[in-house]
Amino acid sequence: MTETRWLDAVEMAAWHAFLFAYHRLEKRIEEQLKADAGLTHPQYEILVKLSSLPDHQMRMTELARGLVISKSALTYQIGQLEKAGLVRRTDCPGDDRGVLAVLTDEGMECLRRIAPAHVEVVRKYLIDRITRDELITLTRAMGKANQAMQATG
Amino acid sequence: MTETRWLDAVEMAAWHAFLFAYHRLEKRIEEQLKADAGLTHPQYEILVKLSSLPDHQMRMTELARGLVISKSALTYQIGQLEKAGLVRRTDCPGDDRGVLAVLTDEGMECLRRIAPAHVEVVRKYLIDRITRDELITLTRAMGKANQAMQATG
DNA sequence: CTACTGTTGTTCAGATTTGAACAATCCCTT
DNA sequence: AAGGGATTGTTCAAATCTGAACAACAGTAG
Repeated sequence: MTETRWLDAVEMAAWHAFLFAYHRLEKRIEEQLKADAGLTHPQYEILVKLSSLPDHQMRMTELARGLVISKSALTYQIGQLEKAGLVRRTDCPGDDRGVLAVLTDEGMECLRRIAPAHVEVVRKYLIDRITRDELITLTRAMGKANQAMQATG
Repeated sequence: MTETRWLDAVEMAAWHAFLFAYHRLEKRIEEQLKADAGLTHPQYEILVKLSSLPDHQMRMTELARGLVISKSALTYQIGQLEKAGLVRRTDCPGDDRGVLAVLTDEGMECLRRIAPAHVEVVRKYLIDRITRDELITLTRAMGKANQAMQATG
C-alpha cells in the first residue's frame, strides 16, 4: 500500500468544478427537456444517437455502451420511447438474438422540433461561456480521460 | 424565434467528450465505492462535504443545494447514512424548522479509510491524465459555466 | 452433430430519484 | 400581536436505475 497522493488545491478545484458544473447543467437540461418535450435527458440522447446514424438504427447492446447506461435501463427507455411512437424495435438480420432500435419518422420529427431549445441551453450555460481555446483544451482533456477509460467497459 | 445556432464540429466534440467522460467516470467511481465501501457516490459526497466544514455539520437544505440533489433525495440518503452510523441528525439551534446533518466520528473514520481508493480512481482516469495547464483551463471553463448557472437555483 | 463458452436482450426485485403536497416554523409588515 | 408570504424538512406515489438471473441464440472445438 503506497502513501496516498491526495489532490492538491488546484486538482481539487478542477475536480469539484467539473462535478458541480455537470450536476447543475444536467439539472437545467432535464428541466428544459421535461418542460418542452416531456422527455428525459437519457431519452433525448437515445434519439440523438440514432439520428446520427445513416440508417437511424442500432443494436441494443451497442447503444447502451455508446450512451454509458445499463442494458436494463436501455430496455426500459426504449420501451418508453416505443410507447411514444418515437422508436420501434426490429429483428436484427443475421442474428436472431439481436434487436435493433430504429428511430421512426415521428421520432426524427420530434427531435427536429425540440433540438433547438436543447442546444440553446447547452450554449447558454457552457459553450457560449468559454473561449475557443478553452473549448479545444476541454475536448483534449476529456479525450485523454476517455482514452484512459477505454479498456474493460 | 431566432434561427438556431447549431453546434459546429469543435463545439459538438467538446460537448460529447464532456458528457461521455462524465458518464464513464461516474460509472467507475460508483463501482469502486460500492465494492470497497458499500457506499454510493452521492453518499460519499455527503460525507466529504460535511468533513470539509469546521464543525462537520450543515443544514439539510444548504447541503442539498451544495450537492445539487433534491431535498427529498437528501432526506433519503441522510436516512441511509444514519442507519449506517456515519451521520446523525440534530436540531438546529435558533430555527426549530431546521435539521443539522452531523458527521459522526465513525463517519469521519470511514471517510479516512475509503478516501484513498476513491482519490486513486479520480487520479487514474482524469487528474493524472491531463497536464497542469489543462487542469487550470478546465477549472476556469467549468467556473465560467457555474457562474452562468448561478442565478435562480 | 454435440458440447461448451460467450453474447444478447429481457425480466425481476430492490434501491434510488423526482416533484408535488404538506405541516411546522420563520420573518416581515401592520 | 396577528396575518400573509416564504422557507424548512418530510412524506408519498410514480418513475427510473441497477445488478443478478435467465432463456435464447451464436460461434467454436471436438
